Amino acid sequence: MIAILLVDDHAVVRAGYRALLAKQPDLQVIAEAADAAEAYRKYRQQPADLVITDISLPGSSGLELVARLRQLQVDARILVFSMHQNPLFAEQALRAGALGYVTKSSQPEELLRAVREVSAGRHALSADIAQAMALEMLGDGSSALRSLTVREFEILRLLVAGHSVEAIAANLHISPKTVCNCHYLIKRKLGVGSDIELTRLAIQWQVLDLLELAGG
Amino acid sequence: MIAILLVDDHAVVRAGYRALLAKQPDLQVIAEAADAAEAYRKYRQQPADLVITDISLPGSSGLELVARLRQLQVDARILVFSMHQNPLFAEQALRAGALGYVTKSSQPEELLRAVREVSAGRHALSADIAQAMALEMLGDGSSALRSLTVREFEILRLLVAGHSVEAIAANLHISPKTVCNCHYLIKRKLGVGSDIELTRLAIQWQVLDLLELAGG
DNA sequence: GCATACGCCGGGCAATTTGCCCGTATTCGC
DNA sequence: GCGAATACGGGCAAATTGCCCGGCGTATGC
Repeated sequence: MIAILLVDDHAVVRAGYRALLAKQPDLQVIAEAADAAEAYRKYRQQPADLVITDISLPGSSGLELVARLRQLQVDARILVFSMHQNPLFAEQALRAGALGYVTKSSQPEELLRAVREVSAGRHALSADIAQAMALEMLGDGSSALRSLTVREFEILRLLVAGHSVEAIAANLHISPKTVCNCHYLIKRKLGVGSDIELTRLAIQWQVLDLLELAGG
Repeated sequence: MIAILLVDDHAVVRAGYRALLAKQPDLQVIAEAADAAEAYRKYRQQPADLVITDISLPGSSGLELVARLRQLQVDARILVFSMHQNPLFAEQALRAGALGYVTKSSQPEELLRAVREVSAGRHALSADIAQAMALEMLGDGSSALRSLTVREFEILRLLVAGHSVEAIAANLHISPKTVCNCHYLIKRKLGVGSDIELTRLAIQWQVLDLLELAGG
């Protein structure tokens, strides 16, 4: 019998999990929480074998919850169940110590499979995420970013921050032409054809900054 | 007795609705659908009094579903139940003909209240969305975005999605020059000087999410 | 029914920017 | 000292942009 702690801020979604898991004889939802703090409390009251958590929670994120639980040397296996198909999220979750990552687009069977895999101590990724991560590994992805020199990275940052070529040149005390050339080299190294793609790539790679941007 | 058609692509979430709605004596879920096409079919088989739908569906979006149902002079009231707190989504949904918009962060009671309000033919917004829309009205926030015409918005979406001017022209069957002009007008209306700022603005306003759903 | 406005479409043209080449200067490891 | 890598920037043709224009079709208002 696998004891499960459910963490998700949407009550309706929790109801969905419960309805799904309740049908399985070997699974039992022993507690629920709507945020990370409540999750800690519930876990201390009654440790679970498996914690299923969303990433986006009010207050501190699900990733922090994962890291905290791991840090506390907790025995529970952790499965992240998120709506984000972005492989970077999955990577972050796994690095933080989760064993599995399943998107909400997955079929219920896929979730159940992941639940059992993870409680057995094995990794589990939903098919879409596994594929996305694999492709990311292939595509020169973040390695391309690493191919940028320090200067190029600096200029990329300033560009994406919205500064004009002239402003950057003035700021760095170099010729606008140099900035322009650098801009061109960056785009070539990263394999993008337009500033728009460049911006999206840069934002995507700096997930933290992305949240800052998106937040306000 | 209110007959309800549930539309959401996440089986687990549907299970949640069902569990919640089943407890109410005056509500009855008579059918479910995982995408817009299935929703049409189910509706034709058995018309419902109320359609509850998510916005992000595979294939054509929930917004299109709403618009289509309205266009068909269907009697059903429509309630959109989405995870997006972005007031622009709510605005689009209401413009498309939905009577209510409730976020998934809402308490179940709030959803139930909205269900009853909407089936009575009245509008219903969850508190967070109503507040967000009100604030948006005040701050000039995305009012600039609203000043874009439909065509401009479409082109903005395609641009930010990473398509080239030529590709967009081919896609829309118009001259590259028109796309270029439109691009220029968009930047002027939004008050940005570069594609980079444009992209960041669009991402911040979740333009992509907004119509990623709608189209492509 | 008419006038006005507005959105869509695209031509035109100058000015700017880009794409891509090149050479030089400086640093760093060996 | 030497090779390699990097920072810097000139040059030039080609492409793009910025900004104007007018022609249509269709709402909107009187």
